[in-house]
Amino acid sequence: MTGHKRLTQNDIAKLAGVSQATVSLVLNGAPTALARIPAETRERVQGVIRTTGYVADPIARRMAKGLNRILGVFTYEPAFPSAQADFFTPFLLGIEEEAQQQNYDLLLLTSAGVGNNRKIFSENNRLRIADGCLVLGREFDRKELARLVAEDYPFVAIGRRDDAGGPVPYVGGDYAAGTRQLVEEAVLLGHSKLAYVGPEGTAESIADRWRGFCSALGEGPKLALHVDAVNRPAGEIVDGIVSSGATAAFFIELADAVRVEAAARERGLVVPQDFSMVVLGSHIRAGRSPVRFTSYKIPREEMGRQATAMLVNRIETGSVGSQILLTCETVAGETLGPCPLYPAKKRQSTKRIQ
Amino acid sequence: MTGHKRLTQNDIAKLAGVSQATVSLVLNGAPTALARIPAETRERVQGVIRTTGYVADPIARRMAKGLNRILGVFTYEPAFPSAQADFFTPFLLGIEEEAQQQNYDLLLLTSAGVGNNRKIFSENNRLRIADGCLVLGREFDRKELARLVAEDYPFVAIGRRDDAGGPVPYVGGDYAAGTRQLVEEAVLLGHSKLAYVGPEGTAESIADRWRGFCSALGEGPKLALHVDAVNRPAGEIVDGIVSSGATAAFFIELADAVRVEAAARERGLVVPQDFSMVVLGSHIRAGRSPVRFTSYKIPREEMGRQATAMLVNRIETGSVGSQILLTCETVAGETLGPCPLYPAKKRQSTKRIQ
DNA sequence: CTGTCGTGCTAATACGTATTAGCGTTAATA
DNA sequence: TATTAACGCTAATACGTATTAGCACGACAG
Repeated sequence: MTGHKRLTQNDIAKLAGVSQATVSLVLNGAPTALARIPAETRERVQGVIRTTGYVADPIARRMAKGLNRILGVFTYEPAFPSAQADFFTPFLLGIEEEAQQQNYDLLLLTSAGVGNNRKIFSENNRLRIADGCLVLGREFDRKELARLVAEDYPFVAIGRRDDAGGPVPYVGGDYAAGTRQLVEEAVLLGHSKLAYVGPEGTAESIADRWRGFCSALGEGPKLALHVDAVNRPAGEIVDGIVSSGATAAFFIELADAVRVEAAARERGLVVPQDFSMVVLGSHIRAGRSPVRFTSYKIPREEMGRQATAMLVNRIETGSVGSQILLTCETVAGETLGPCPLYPAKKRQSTKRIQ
Repeated sequence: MTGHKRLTQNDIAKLAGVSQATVSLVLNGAPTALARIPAETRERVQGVIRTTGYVADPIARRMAKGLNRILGVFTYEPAFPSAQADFFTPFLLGIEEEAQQQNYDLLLLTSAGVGNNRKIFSENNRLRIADGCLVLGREFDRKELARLVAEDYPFVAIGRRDDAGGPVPYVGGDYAAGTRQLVEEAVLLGHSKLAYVGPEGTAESIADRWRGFCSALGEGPKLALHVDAVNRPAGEIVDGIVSSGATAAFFIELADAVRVEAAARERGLVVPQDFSMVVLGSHIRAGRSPVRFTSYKIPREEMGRQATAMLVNRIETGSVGSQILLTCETVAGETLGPCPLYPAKKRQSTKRIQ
């Protein structure tokens, strides 16, 4: 019982001495229809609207038109808790920017689900309140995705997604190419025995990095070590790298890289003089670590912007959406250096001098 | 032309061999009404619902019921651009958390306005799509606020607000008390000549700090210097503090404090040995500065949470809302020390030794 | 004078759900 | 057997807007 009585077109109509239909036409009639309403009447109606401050109820509007200029944003994890915030915020920045430009509002689908177990298709599916939906999160529920595809619901995923009973429209980062690029740079610097530190996850983002890594391996360099850093003490990983003979280590998680670098330093090892480190992706919190890791930049804002644009396009033109991968540019950093064994002599001497 | 044909209660009804009304009743009929539908029928209907995956259209629902479990979030500035992100994110975290708990979704009103000139009451006022609205931003449009109050629209402001043709429901931080507390601590440490560095703005948040500052002045300590730091070179401010004889400077903006501290160090001055510095409020980016300033903590998340709870309460019970100020606890920091003149001798010697 | 066309508007309906009043049938009661 | 009560459901309507079809009226042509 909110108590505030809404003004309706009927009220306006009575005040202006016309019918509800006329009010509606004055507000958003097609030019052809508007032409049939004389300026005098139009002005009278608009005068009443102005003085009363009437605005159409978007809900009723949506009922009638089917669209309401609202974009849903579904995240599989809460968007703002600080742990996630740094992950989601850049996306949201891009999304908000583009949405504002296109004059859409954003509906954050937060209540859909219980605790960590969020569902798009929950009991009270609010998805339909929006004209379409952006879906983001590290890992998607394949079934839900498949259902969205099957229903032909207008949505766009942020981040590459495998087909789910049909192609999934997305805007993602080209992690495979980014990763490959970094591996190639390492190879150019003489590295031939590499380490890969990261989980085996089924998520596309993880798989893409691994794929990019492998594709760069080709005939030349070899994978000397492959560890899943989860629950592995950093020291152990350092030992693994050293004993495997790997001279460059690639990390999925910045956090692991930070731990490993610290452990290496504790053992008197210097990066990149003793071995190189590369982080596969940009991480906001990077600023917190004193070390500027070599990595690539994930264009999160741009992903948000383009995904939003694609979604709006889907909604307004009925297009089916497409698959877009944005390139992730290399961030030089200071943890990727020449292979300490290959053109080694000079290096080692300078190292001693320093 | 999105093309995907929605399932409606009518479809379900036909499939289950009942009427649309029955479907609706099965879904959300009052217990008394439900009692009149035999279990067999109910199960048949729910079976169809399950196999088809039908979910009610929230828009139509809202049409019929008047409420849609959506909370609007209106920000006077875009919420995510990095400059603002650190300001808004904590609020949004609290809001999202509470909204999720109460099973409401959030509608970010981003499109309401052009560029920086956002308006709640724009041409296509989307506000009404939500059951109620949270309003946040550093500075509010008084007229719009007054209109919200006058219309009895269910909203809650985040941050204290002056009356606007009636009391404004809000959850704010008690900046006045927080500021007063810090001034008193400074006085206990012997400071008697204070500097106040910050704008004179009309915004409540600014005014409250100034009020708290003044209230602590009372008979004892005196305001030796009052500068608006905007467009003032930091060095000039340092000079002002020194020449005014002030021994403790209070800053509205962290950014100013950072600049001033740097300028002071350049001149060979040490904080807090030579003069103390206090920042009136917590600032996320504080982590970026190497100096841990003495200040107080603004409980932004809690403000978001409580404001959301109050709003939900307003919506669901029709209550009128209230005014809540949350205490801002002091953050010790390392920039507030004893007055260098009062118990001075010892201090100065230690300073020379270092 | 009849027919056609243009003008200025309105009636009617659709959108999908919630909800109330009430209908037809059967079972229980007097 | 007649009356009532309970049961199991449905018809009808409201919500506020957009939109189409078309009415009534006057002007103008033939």
